[in-house]
Amino acid sequence: MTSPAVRILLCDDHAVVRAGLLALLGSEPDIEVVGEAGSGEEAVALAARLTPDVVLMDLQLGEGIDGVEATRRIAATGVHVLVLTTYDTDADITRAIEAGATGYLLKAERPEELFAAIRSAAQGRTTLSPPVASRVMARMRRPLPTLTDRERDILGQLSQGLGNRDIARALFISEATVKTHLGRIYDKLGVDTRAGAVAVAKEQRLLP
Amino acid sequence: MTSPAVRILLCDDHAVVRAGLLALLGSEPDIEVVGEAGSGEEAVALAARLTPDVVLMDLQLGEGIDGVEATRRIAATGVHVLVLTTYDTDADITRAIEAGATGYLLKAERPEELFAAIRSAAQGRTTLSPPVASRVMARMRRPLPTLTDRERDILGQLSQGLGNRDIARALFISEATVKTHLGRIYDKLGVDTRAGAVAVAKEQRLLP
DNA sequence: GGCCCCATCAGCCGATCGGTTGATGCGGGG
DNA sequence: CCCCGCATCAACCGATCGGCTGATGGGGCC
Repeated sequence: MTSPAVRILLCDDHAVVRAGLLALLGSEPDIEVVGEAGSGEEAVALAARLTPDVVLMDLQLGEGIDGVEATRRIAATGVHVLVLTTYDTDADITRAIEAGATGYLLKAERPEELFAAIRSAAQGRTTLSPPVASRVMARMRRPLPTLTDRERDILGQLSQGLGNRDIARALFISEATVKTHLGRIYDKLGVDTRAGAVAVAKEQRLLP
Repeated sequence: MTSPAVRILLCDDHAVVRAGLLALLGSEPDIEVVGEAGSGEEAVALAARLTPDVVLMDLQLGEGIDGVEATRRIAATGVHVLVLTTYDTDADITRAIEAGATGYLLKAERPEELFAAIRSAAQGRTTLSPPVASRVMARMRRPLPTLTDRERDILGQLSQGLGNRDIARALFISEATVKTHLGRIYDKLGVDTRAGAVAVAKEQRLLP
């Protein structure tokens, strides 16, 4: 006997991308798209109602909750979420994985890889795009500095262009504390100026 | 008699997006996709060979020349280029228009808008997505500060986290000159610190 | 209870930055 | 030819930053 088709729910805010996935997946007999969502909220609701085998989730969703939050909620219900997104920064990958994603694919991936990843995800097996896998391995080998929550707060204020005094006031701490945090942030990001820190923060998408 | 179908060339580095456009445009009898390109170089070559009525061009193309450069080369041959991209920052819009784009659409746009824009572009008429049109109008009303080439150089170095002395050395000018440029950059970007300048630069995609 | 991470704060000092004023030279447009 | 935008440079000064050493206290974890 043949196993039933893998049931898929799409979530992407771009109609063009949804149409593309629909078209590509339509050519695969063992994959069936059972629903489409254009927002995170919609995806969470549809996932609960349709209980698909796999949700294909974009991380950037425009309005409303983002892909990470949607992934968290859907994964919590036991449904497999396969992230399909454009960026492969450490921060995005880390957030998606800790939110419970089953796999992480890049949109630049060849369609065949996508099909394979979907079949894997349906069985709970993990698939990572090669560049993503590389980053994960690198991270394991040399545990890249992870910013603490407080450090992210500081970095956020810094990215507004604020001086130490203003950051201190905004976060209700002393200037000395701000300087201490900044020093550690520089260390972790491998820079030695505030401008450099902001550059890395934006580049690596460390801030929302 | 009915006019012949509008002949389209797609250019996007993501197979998923190309498939999506192919699927969406396939439902329109008066629109025919005559070619697909996954890189800027490919698009330029195919445009020359196929002479389509409209090229649908993404601005972010990964490897090789970017969408702006591809647009410039294709538009120079008299072929209409309709930019279809994700971002609507002033810098991207400006660059695309000055490269000769006939229109500027966002991927988040509804498919019907896309069809209409393609038909317009085929006749050389301009179509802009509403958010894009708004920005263009706003820019006309209050001519947003445009950075000079040199100021962009300085900003680029600043975004590497360099100090004034290093910037001066890198660009073979004096520290005093760097400071002068920085002052003007702050004014134009509406900030008063280097960190703020870098933040705006990254946010607005002012740098490559 | 000890250990470690995190967050908090202090004081010091040299280096850097940001603002200001003013000046020169070059090129294009009217 | 004159004006203006652009790039270049100088000198000055107060404010800020970055690096340093060192200290305190709260939570987990074993």
